Amino acid sequence: MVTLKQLAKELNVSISTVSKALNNSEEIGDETIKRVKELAELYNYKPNKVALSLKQNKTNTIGVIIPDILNHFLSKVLFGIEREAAQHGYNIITCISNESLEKEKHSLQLLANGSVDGFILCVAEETQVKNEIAHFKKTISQGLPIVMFDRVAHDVLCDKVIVDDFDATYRATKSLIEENRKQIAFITNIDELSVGKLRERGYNKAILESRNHEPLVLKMNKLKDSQQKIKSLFKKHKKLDGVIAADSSSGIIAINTAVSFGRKVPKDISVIGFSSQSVAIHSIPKLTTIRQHAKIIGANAAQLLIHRLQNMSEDIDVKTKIVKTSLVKSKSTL
Amino acid sequence: MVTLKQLAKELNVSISTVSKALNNSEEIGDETIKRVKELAELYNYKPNKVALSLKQNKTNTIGVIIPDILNHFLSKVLFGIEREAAQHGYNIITCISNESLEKEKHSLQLLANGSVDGFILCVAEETQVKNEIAHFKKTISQGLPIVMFDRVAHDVLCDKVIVDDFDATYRATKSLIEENRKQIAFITNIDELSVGKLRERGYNKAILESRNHEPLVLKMNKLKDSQQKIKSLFKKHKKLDGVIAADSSSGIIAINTAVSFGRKVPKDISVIGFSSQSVAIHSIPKLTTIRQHAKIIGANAAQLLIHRLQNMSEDIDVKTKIVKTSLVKSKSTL
DNA sequence: GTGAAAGCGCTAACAA
DNA sequence: TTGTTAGCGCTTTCAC
Repeated sequence: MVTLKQLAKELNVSISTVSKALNNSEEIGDETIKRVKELAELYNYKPNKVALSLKQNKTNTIGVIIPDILNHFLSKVLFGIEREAAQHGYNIITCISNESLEKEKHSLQLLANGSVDGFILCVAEETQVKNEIAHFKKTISQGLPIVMFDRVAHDVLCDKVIVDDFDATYRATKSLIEENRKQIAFITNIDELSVGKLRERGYNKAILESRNHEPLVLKMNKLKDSQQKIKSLFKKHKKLDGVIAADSSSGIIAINTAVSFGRKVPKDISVIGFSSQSVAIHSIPKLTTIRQHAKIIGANAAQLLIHRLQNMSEDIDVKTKIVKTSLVKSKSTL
Repeated sequence: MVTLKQLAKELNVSISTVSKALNNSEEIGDETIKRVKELAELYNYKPNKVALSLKQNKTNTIGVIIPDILNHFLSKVLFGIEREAAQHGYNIITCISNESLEKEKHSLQLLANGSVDGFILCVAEETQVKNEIAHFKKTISQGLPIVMFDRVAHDVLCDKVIVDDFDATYRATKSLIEENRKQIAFITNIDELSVGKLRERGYNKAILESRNHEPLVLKMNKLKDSQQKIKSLFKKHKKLDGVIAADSSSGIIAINTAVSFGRKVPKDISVIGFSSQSVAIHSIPKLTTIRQHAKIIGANAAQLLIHRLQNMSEDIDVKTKIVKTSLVKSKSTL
């Protein structure tokens, strides 16, 4: 890489002259500016990012820590973050916590050494279960702002972007009740997560209000045996005519299971799930979905963080932004 | 963040003494080392990464440029890269090219200013179509090594990690022929990509060798109307009894379509696709898949790059690593 | 055993 | 208009 030094030497001027010329300083003569810029162009000079970071004490880099990059929702949020960040001239360093508290702590520590200006993160499952928040507080007290999204630690004072999980399932369940469905199940493989719990409660509320039946909840442990568990559910509850799925796969599997049992969707049974379009087409008929607008969540998180970074002097109040879900009707509901 | 300077001041020693003490230099007395380390511990001192990078002229950071993070295969590779990199003390900066040549160039340029030590990337679709390689060569000539994976530019001299795409579909098609399937279609929504073409050729070869029928290829434009196109295919070719899918969604959709037409899978028709387990369960019966071992691809790419970075003085020959696919039989084939 | 000083690449206050 | 200098945080050579 070419440096100012080399340019200066070749042009027989001082380093600072070159620096100023490239930054269009008023101080430097037009002729000099021209000469400098031409040579810089020729050598494809780019200011060294590391030196700039050291000098200006900021990296224009955001640390992103997510629990699982294979989760479609999370990678979509990441997409939103990346795009928004890039538009503002920020890079993102990504770490994957693998739902582990240890890894989350470690990543946070590792990047809090000047590598990034702040963090955007989604709390790991283990962290939520153990309700650990010390590492977040420590990072913030070191002057590195954090923005949490989706799964958040409520007791940490920082910007947050969340989804209206409770309302989402409440409304979705209601809509099935209005379709005159009489036995609606809630199936989930994320019951350990804060958002999973919220979704379950929204469902519960709607069911209890309907007075049709007791809540019927199926909890599965991750993907492995979802197909089997869902099959059993259908066998056991022959009159099941509605399903609300809390995650992105279960709804698809529920439809396919129903179809394979010869039941008509949506004539005999309606299904609603939390998926995005690209997954929703994996069932026939296509799944009616609760869209979380993952990209928007990511973009919002990035905006919040960048805004805070660019106004570090002022003492801005922490904000919590709620990105509302929307129920996108497709062919798995009436 | 605490700096050496502050520690030095508090301890009434020089900066260099502190630095040496923390690095367990022989020069420094045991007593001093102890004092220094205790204070460093107390203040949670961490060497500033940016300053280190500037000094040592390396960042321990890898730039990763992928075309699409919502693609499950690519995000899985990213996962593999991240894990391997983290194990070797490297961070990754992720950029998403969105299949655009411009964005790819831009990201490459942007990070080639000292932000990263090298790149791991998967060539964008537009880049492949236009067959542009100048930006890759330029980057490499600037001293930043590149490792390409999956979709590679053959004319660029660099390390590569690829999949045995041709063989994979050749063998998969063969296996259907051995099941005595008489009319096997190839469906793809990635026919513009180098890997898509290779997969098609593998299928073609097997079909032509069988002398059963002419190759029957369905090309779709991305996800939007896959369901529709596949439906039409089934309607038009009533005797279709085998499907090879080149991407991760089409196989799932093919099964669901067949089932919805009342055809038995795998009794009447066999389907094989390029998916991973988490997607394969989206169909009933579960899809028989060609596994690409995405995580291993990522890990290999990271290894190749890190090895090169740590031996920059030596002139290592470029390597191309082939990660073999495996055919994982499930319930959609006999 | 400890410290002073140079230098990584850059910017900016100050001097000329 | 241009150059000198200091300094961002760190390591390391060379003096003491």
